[in-house]
Amino acid sequence: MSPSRGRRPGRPENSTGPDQRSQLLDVAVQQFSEHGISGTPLSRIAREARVTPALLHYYFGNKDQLVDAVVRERVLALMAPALQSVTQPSPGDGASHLLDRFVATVLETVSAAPWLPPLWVREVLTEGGQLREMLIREVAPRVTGAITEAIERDQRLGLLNPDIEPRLVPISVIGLTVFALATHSLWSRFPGNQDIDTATLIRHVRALLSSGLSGG
Amino acid sequence: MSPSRGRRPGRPENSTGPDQRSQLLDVAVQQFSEHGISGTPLSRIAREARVTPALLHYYFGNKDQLVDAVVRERVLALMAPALQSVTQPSPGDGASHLLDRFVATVLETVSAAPWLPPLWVREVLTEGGQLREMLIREVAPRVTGAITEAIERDQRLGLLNPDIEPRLVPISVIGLTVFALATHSLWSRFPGNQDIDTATLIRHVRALLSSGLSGG
DNA sequence: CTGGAAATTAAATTAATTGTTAATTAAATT
DNA sequence: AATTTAATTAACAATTAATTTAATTTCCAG
Repeated sequence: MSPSRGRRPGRPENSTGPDQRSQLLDVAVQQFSEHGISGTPLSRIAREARVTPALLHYYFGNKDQLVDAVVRERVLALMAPALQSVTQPSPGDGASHLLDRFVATVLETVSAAPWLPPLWVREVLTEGGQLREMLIREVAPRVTGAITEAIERDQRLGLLNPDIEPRLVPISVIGLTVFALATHSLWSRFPGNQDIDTATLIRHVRALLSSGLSGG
Repeated sequence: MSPSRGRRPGRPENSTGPDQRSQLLDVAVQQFSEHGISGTPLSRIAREARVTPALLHYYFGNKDQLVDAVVRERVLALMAPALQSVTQPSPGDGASHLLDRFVATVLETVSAAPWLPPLWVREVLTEGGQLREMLIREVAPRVTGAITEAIERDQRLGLLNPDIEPRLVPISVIGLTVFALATHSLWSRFPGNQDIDTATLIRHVRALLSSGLSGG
């Protein structure tokens, strides 16, 4: 429908701000995170960006290509550091250091971009999610491989709890981090929970992972 | 479209099986789990049940009332035991026993009804989920209250890791259990992961919660 | 046996949405 | 002045979904 009140057709006067295309990506990623990809009509993205749906076609061609652009230029770009944190060989340190680094990187990355976890949960982790195949291909193998192997190695050396299933560790870590942040908007509304911040979450997850509830 | 091949209008001959209404609820809950509530048209439920959409209106009135029936007669009914496992006062045992019981009950309940975790993730845990408010009202307060308090108590007694944030424990437990099972269809497809069963998952989660990776 | 109630389908209706395109307008650039 | 770029307006076309109505068949009570 009508974009920013009173805007008439025609090229606008030069603005100095960030370019339109990039702003549209920002709005799109936000909307995809809040309502899911298939739950976000172009018209809503357009409305939020104070623009018309036709402009989205002007910049991206069609919805699929918009999703593509969002994935490449926003999602994958953001996840690169977390990926590196496990794939870069860290000479000499064992599984627990590896995980510590991974957890910290993930939680920091994701705190800075609160739209990422909900998007992940909806579009990667739930059946029929539109980013599933893509991210399984590009992300999962490397991350799970590196973590699982490190755990197995330390377990053989008798350094780790033998009841831990190495192949479940990546899932557990995602559950404790991405999932926790994805549902932040839910549990932070419970009485007395408003003040839980990222630092607390990092400390909590690290403590739980390294020595569990009983503490070490 | 057309229900079971060649079925013509009219009341069918008496069948001895479970009643139609109940079967429709089963199909609905399954579909809601796979595709989400708003992603499931009545026509798909009808097709899967080899019936016409009109019959769903006959039994439930409209889609909202169908959702209501699913929640009351399937979802809440199933979760009752897990609720009891934390709310029933267990004389004398501390937080770790409480959690052990909760984890076991949740994992058992949910293994028997694999449709529950995906439904939860989609409709409770993600923003805009249709079961959010309902289940927040009915479930969350009691569960989180009981767990958080038990942890705080034991922490004051010096029995538990002080870096653990009591208010985050319920989230972490959900992340390690419900979430892990919700994504089962995802990670069980990775090479070498086919054989991870519920027993392994229970052992893993308990080990992680009680003493972390480093083991006790 | 008969007539009404129950269970079911077929078919139409209504209502909205949504991605997409075409035509048009106005500023910027050369 | 001519052309390209950035935007809007307006409408199409597909289709999708929930709901309603009428017809059909079987069951069951009297």
